[in-house]
Amino acid sequence: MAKKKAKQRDCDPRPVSLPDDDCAEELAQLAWAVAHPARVRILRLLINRETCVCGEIVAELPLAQSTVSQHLKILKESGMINGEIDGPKVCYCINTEKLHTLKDLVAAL
Amino acid sequence: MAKKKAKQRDCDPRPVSLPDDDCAEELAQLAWAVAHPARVRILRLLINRETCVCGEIVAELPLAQSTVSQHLKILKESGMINGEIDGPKVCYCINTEKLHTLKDLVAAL
DNA sequence: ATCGTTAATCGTCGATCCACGATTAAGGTA
DNA sequence: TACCTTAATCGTGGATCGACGATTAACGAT
Repeated sequence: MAKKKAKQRDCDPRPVSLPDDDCAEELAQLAWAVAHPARVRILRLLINRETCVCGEIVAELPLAQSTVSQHLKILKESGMINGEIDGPKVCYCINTEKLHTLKDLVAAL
Repeated sequence: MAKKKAKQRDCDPRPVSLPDDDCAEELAQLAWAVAHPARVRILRLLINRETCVCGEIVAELPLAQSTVSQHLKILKESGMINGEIDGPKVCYCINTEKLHTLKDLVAAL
C-alpha cells in the first residue's frame, strides 16, 4: 500500500476558510461592468479622452444608438462613469475613484 | 452670444479614435470570469490555498454541487484555473499566468 | 464484482443580457 | 411656435446565465 501513498496528490492540506468575502460582491459588480467588449472600448475611450459626448461613442462603436445607451447605463449604474447633461448632448466621463477601486481589488487578488 | 460660450462644456475636443481594441475582448472574457461573487470566492480560495479539492469548494459555498461545478467550468474555460484529476476527486489550482494577464490588463486601463 | 464516493453532465426553469427599431423627452435654433 | 438634434426609454426577440435536482461516469475500497 506504499504505492497508494506515493501517488498522493499535493492538495493543500490547510483547512478551508474563506478570506474576507465581503468585497467579493463589490469586485464582481465592478468586473461585470468590464465584462463586455463594448464596455471595455467605451471605458478606454473615456479614459483616453477624459470626457466624451455620447454621440461620439455611438459613432465609434458598431452598435445601434440604443444599444450603446444601454451599455452606458450599465457603466453608470456600476459607478464606473458619470454622465453630465450639456444642452441636448450628454458628456460622459470616467469615475477615477471607481476605476481605482476596480484596479485595487483586482490587484489584491 | 458670449453667454453661450461661457456655458461651454469641457468636452474633450480631441478626435475620437479607439486605441488598440484588440484586447478588449480578452479583458472582457477574463473580467467575465470574475464577474460573479461565487467565482470571486472560488478564485480567492484557490489563490490562498494553492490547490483545493472540488468537494471543499462545494462545502464552502452556499450552492448546490452542480452549481459550483458550473462555475468551475466557467473558470476553467476562461483559463483562470486548472483541474487535475486525483482518483475520484479533482484538484483545482489557479493559473497564475492568466491571473497575471487579468491583473495586467486591468492595471493598464 | 459490487458498493460508495466524487464530480461532471443533463434537463429544466425563471431571470437577465444584448441587440435592435421605434418612440419619447429635453434642449437648442430658426 | 415649430423644427431639428440628441440621447434615454420602451418593447421585442433570441441567447445566455444561474440555480437546482437527477443522472451519469470514474475511481477506490470492500
